[in-house]
Amino acid sequence: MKRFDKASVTIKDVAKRAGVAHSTVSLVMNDREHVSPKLRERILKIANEMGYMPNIVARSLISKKSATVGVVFPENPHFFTMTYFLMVIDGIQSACKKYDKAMMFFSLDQTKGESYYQLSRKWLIDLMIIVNIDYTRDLSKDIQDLKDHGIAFSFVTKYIGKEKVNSVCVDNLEGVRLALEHLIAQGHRRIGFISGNPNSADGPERLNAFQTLSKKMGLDQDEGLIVYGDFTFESGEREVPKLLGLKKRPTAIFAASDYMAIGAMRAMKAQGISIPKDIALMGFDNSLESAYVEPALTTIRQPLQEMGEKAVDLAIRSLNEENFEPTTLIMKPELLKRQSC
Amino acid sequence: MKRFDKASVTIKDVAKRAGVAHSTVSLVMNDREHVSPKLRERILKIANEMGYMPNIVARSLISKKSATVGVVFPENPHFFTMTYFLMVIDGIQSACKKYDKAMMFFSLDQTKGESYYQLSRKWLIDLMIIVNIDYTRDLSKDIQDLKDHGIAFSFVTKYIGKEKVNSVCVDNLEGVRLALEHLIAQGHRRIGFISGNPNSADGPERLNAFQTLSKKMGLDQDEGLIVYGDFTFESGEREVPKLLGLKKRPTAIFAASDYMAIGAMRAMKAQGISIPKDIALMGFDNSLESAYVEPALTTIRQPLQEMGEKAVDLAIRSLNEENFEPTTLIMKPELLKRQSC
DNA sequence: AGTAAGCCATGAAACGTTTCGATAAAGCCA
DNA sequence: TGGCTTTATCGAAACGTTTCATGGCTTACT
Repeated sequence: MKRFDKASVTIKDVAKRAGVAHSTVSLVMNDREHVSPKLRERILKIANEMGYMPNIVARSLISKKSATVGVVFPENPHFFTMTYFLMVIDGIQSACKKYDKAMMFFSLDQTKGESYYQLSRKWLIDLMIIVNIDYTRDLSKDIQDLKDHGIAFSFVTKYIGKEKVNSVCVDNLEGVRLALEHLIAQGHRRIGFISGNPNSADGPERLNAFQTLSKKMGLDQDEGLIVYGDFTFESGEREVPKLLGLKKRPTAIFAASDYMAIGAMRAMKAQGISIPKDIALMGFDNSLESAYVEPALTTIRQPLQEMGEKAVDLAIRSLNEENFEPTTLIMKPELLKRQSC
Repeated sequence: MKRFDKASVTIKDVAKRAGVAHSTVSLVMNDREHVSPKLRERILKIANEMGYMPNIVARSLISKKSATVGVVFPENPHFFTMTYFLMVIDGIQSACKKYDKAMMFFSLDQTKGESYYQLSRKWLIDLMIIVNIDYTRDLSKDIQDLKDHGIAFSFVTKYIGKEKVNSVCVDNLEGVRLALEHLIAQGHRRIGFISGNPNSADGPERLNAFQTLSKKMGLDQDEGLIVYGDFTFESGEREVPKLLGLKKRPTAIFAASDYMAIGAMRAMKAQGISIPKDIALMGFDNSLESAYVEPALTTIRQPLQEMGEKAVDLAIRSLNEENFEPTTLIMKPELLKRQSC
């Protein structure tokens, strides 16, 4: 097996060439005081000439601090093709750039018994963003471990356990309100709802919001108006026929995710139903695809990129500020009026 | 600034508890020979009890080999929302999992004068996947550096310099052929072409293929039938009016990327042109969005996920096999018939 | 001129591993 | 049983950094 062969230039090489101790070079490279300006200048010049680059791995070994943000995502073979996550990651990526950190991706293989903390230790990561949508597994122990060892972390999408942790989520009640108000303004009183993954944080919250608000706003109350999906395209396609088959059909359908809405759209088109003429359709998320479907999907925008960014911000703050209290950031959603309503 | 506070268990802790030298524990953890079965067993048990996890950073410091695949992508603020790249990354991710490597993302800030090699050194990365679509900058020096230092790397999307390097690309000539044959079979003889980014590898290659084949296949030859975009949505939207404004309009339009095709689609719809009735439209790539637009876009599929995977495979092989010759893999594209033709 | 106070620069120790030469123990053969 | 080989374990050195206590040299003040 090959190795790096041409020796690479280290701090010692620079020191030797400059005729100083390597610790001095270190001080210079880290912009610390107690080095005379002229010497600093000279060392900088030499380092530059020799193409010196600090070895971040060695650095983090000793400082026990990495320059890496670990992004842990659910174990989904095609995670990267789900644009919902992508937009979050896009935000994380911007933040990493801002803080001059590198980004490392992990899908936790829990079958191997790896815990979040072990992961952080293995890679000397002191900053973790946990992108989670499934709380089937209890994370209390993981969270305790992370806290005990001073690893900073934030959840993207609300953490639903009772511990106080950093998390960034969207105001689902407000989102559902925006959606329903829009539909009501267009005269709809009978609205079907396709609910999301019951093991997620957002799924039950949106369902709950729908139930509460639809009562409060005087919409038709009817068990059959709620069907249960899991946020995926397929579940939307699968569940919408139940709504269409009701004796009294809803005049509008609100899906708790864009993917489900798009799935529903396909199923409805297949039945020759015209959107929005026959039935209005509304999504939630503003996934990339929602703008491209026909008719373009009216939806509730979550500021996903911003959420990713803020998650990093929170984690950084809890690492740097001595008494930072774990914070939950609830972002405001926004109604995107397009053609499907 | 906080640090990891609860001491984490190291190889030495395990050694002490087991009453052996830490080097022995190291042998056990790495499954090396020369340790008696019973001792090995005992150490393994203790390590497990104590929750020992190797510190990969320390490991790579000494072995000078990282367990990380560095993915370098173009400096694009919203890289992660471009599904084209995403699918490639999805493939890389699968491969990483296969080889038990972590994935690290970089967008090279060349303004800071960072070179690919320096990047690899900084992070002790010995495996790099370069996802590149813009050869405005000459990469010869970078490549030489990487080679000199024994860093393995592959390009995704052809490398257009003269050095022999690992690269994975698609057979553009074949892709264009498939597209044109399909259009011709439907009776089209006057086909407009929206070309892609001239600084990429694929852009000129597809243009060239179009020019050659359209002549060979007896299509209308007319300067005005070719317009020049840069692969983006906006450029498609911007350029297609030039085709529509020709005295003799094309009956079909072939865009060198799906994004451009979708942009063109929007512009055409705005003019009340019906697709495919008035004009047929064809894309290239099979981006995620192409299946969702209306009408769904007929396109040439590049096996992007597979390409990402193969890129990692190649890099791994050139790291492990003593005399591995840099290889270019040319993947077969595929015609996806949908509704736009 | 003598001394206290800064400032610069240094060398050694440490971080958690792997590697390698040395040593001790065990096994083998005659 | 003596000598030789093999195997099991150990200890020290190394990887490229940062950190920190130490001390020499200036400078400034009395």
